[in-house]
Amino acid sequence: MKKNVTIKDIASKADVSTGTVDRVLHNRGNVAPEVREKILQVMDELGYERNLLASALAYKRVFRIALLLPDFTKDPYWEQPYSGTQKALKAVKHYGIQADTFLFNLFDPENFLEVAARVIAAQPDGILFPPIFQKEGKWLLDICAEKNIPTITFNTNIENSSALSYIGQDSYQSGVLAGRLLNFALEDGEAAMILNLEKGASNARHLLEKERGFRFYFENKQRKQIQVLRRDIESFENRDTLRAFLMTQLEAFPNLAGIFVTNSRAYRVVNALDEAVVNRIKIVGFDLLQENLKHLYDNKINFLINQNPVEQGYIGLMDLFKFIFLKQEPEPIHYLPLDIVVAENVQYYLNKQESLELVV
Amino acid sequence: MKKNVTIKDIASKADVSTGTVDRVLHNRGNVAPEVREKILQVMDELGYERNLLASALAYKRVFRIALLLPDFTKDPYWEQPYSGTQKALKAVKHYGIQADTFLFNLFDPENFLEVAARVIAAQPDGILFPPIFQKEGKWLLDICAEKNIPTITFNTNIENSSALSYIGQDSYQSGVLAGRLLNFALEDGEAAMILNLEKGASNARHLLEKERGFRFYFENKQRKQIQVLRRDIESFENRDTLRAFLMTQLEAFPNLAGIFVTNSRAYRVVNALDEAVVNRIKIVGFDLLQENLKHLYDNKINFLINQNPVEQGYIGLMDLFKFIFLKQEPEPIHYLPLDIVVAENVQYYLNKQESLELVV
DNA sequence: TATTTTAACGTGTGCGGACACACAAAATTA
DNA sequence: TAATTTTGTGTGTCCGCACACGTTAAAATA
Repeated sequence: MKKNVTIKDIASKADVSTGTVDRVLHNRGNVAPEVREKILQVMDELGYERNLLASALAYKRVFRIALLLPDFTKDPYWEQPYSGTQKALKAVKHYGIQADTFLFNLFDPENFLEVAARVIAAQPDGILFPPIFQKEGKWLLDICAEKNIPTITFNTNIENSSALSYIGQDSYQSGVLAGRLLNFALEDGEAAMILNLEKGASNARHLLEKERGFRFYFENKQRKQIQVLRRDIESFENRDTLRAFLMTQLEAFPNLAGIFVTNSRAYRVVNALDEAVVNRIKIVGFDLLQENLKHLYDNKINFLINQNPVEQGYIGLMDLFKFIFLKQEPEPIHYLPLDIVVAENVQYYLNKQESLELVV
Repeated sequence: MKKNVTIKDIASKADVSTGTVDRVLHNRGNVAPEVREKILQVMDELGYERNLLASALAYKRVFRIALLLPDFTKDPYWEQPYSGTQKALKAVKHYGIQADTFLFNLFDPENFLEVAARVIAAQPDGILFPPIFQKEGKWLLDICAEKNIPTITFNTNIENSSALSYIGQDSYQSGVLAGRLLNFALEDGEAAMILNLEKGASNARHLLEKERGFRFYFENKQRKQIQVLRRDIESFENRDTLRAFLMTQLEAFPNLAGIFVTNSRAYRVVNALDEAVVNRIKIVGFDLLQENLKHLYDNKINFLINQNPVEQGYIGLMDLFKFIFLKQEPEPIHYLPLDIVVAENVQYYLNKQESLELVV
C-alpha cells in the first residue's frame, strides 16, 4: 500500500521546507547548491512524481489555445479534426486550457492570412492549424517562432517547419499503400490512374508525395506490368465536367482498370460515372466521409484509407497541452496509422471516432 | 474568459453552504426537498461541472483494481494487454487507482481457479480479466456479481455475462474480414483452410465464431467457388508434428491455396513449411507479434488482423476507472477496430502502441 | 561599526471539493 | 410539557501543490 511521495516527504527527509523543495522543482533559484543537490537526490531516492491533479489545481493560470481551422461548413472533411479538438478540450479543460476557434476559407489564401492575423492579435499560448497553404502557412509559422508561440501543425506537412510537431499521415507511404491495395485487383498489362481532384494539385507537395509512393510500389514491389498515369482536374465540383473528363480518359486508355483518388473526394468519381463503368473500375480513396462510405458498402469503392482526421485534432490539442502544461516536447513528426478500410471493418472505425478516450 | 463554476458559486447563489451543495451532489440525503430543488436548479442554470481534479484530490479513498492475466512469460501475446493496463494505470494513478497483477497459467483452468480465489480474497474494488476458460470465467463472474465487484472482461467474450463490459474484437466479423482478405489471392476452384492451432479448439466459442464468419463470406459475398475446410491441431508447439500435419493436408488437397490461422500463431505455420511451399500459400493471421511481423515483411504472411491487444488492456482499465470513479457505465460491448495490417502500414500501428495517450 | 542589500529558506493561503463534526430547529417520544 | 431523537444545515480541515510573502543571517556597502 505504498502511498505516493509528496513534496512534504521530500522536504522532511531532506530537512528543508516544502517551499525550498518547490523552488528546486521549478528551478526558481535561490537555493544553496548543496541543498539543491540533496533535495534532488532525495527526490530520486523516493521516486517522486508530481501529482498533476494537485499541480493543476494550484496552478491557477489559464492557457488559451487558438484553433485555426478551415470553415467546415464548406467541406465536411474538416468537421472531423474539429470534433477531435473538442473532445480533447473536454478532457483538459479543468487543467486551465481554453480554446478559441478561428475559421478560414479553405479555398482562399488571402482569407487565411486575415484570420491568422486575428489569431496572432489574440496572443494565444499555443496554436493548432493545418498549413494547407504552403506559403501562408510558413508565414504564420515564422511569426509564431518569432513570438515564441508553440505551434502544432496537422494534416499537411511543411518541410523544415519551425512547428513543434506535425501530426498526420505519411503521404508518401499512403501512396505506396494505395498501390498495394489497387494492385490486388489489377491484371498484368492494365493501367492505373492517379487522380487529383484538387485546385493547384501540381504544387501540392503532399499530392506529389502520394504519387511518388504509388509509382514506387508499381515499379519496385511486384512483377506485374502496370502502366501508371496521373491526371489532375480542378473543376471537380461540376459533375458533368468531371464525367466528360473521365470518359475521355477511359476512351484513351481502354486498359484503365484502377483509379487512385488522392484525397477524400473519391465519391465524386463514382457519382460521375455510369454504374456499369464504375463496376469494372477499381477505386481506392481516402477518408470515411458519409458519401464515400455509401459507395464502400455497395462495392463501388474498393478501399478507403483512413487518415484518422478526428485523432489528428485530438492528438494535436493534447500534445499542445502536454507541451504547455507539462513541458513535454512532442515528437517532431507523429504519423497516424493508415487504416485500410473495407466494408467488413468500417463500423469499428466509426465507433472509435465516437468514443475517443474522454477522461481523464 | 468565463471561469468555471464551483460549488461555492452554487452555494452563494442558492443561499446555502457548500456543505449542503455537496450533500445534494452526492445524494447524501439530509437536505430539505425544496432546498434540494433550488440547488439543482441553480446548478443547471450555471452549468456546473464537477472539477475532477479537485474532486480526486479531496476524495482520499484508494481504489484497488485486480488484473487477472495470463502469465505472459508463457505466451508473448499477453504482454500486450498487460502493457496497455500499465499505461492506463500511469494515467490514473493520481486519482487513487492502484492495480495488483495476478498471473495465471494460460493452459491450466485449475490454476486459474486458484489465482481467481486469491483475487477474490484480496477484495478488490474492480477486476479486469480475459475469461479464456468459459466455465471458470463464468464462475468468477458469478462471484463478482454476488459480491458486487465491478468486473470488465476482454479478449474473449462470454455470452450472457454479468460483466460490466466486454472489450475486444467481434470474432464473427473478424472471420468475415479474413475471408475477404484471403479471397483477394484465391482463384476460382481453389481451397481455403481454417486452421486452429489451439488446445480444445472445438469448444472455443470465439474460434467457432471466426469459422462461421469466414464461411459466411465465401458462401455469400462473392462469386468464386472456394472450398472451405477446417482443421484443428493441438500439438502445434512441436514443429515437426505441425509440419507433418500440414504436409498431409497439402497432399490431400492439392488445390489448397490459402490458410486462415485463427489466432496469433500464424508464424508457426510459416516456420513449419519449406519456403517454396509457403510462397504459394496465402496466409492470413492475427496480431503484431515479433515473429509474425518478420513474415509479414518478407511476404510469407499476406495479412495480419490487429486485435489491438494493447488497447484492450488500456481501455479495460480506463473503463473500470470511469465506472468506479465517475460512475460512468461503459457500453456492454466495446468492439475494437479490426485493423488490416500489411507491410506498408504496419509501422504506424507499432508506433501507436508505444504512444497511447498517457496524460491526462 | 552601522546600515543596507541579498541569498536562502520557512510559512501561510488558496485552488475546488469531500467529509467529519458541531449545532440548532423540528419532530418524536415519554 | 420536558426530554430525546431526528432532520437539516453550516464550519473547518485536508488533499498536494504553487506562489506570495515573511524572516533570518550573511555579505556588501557606507
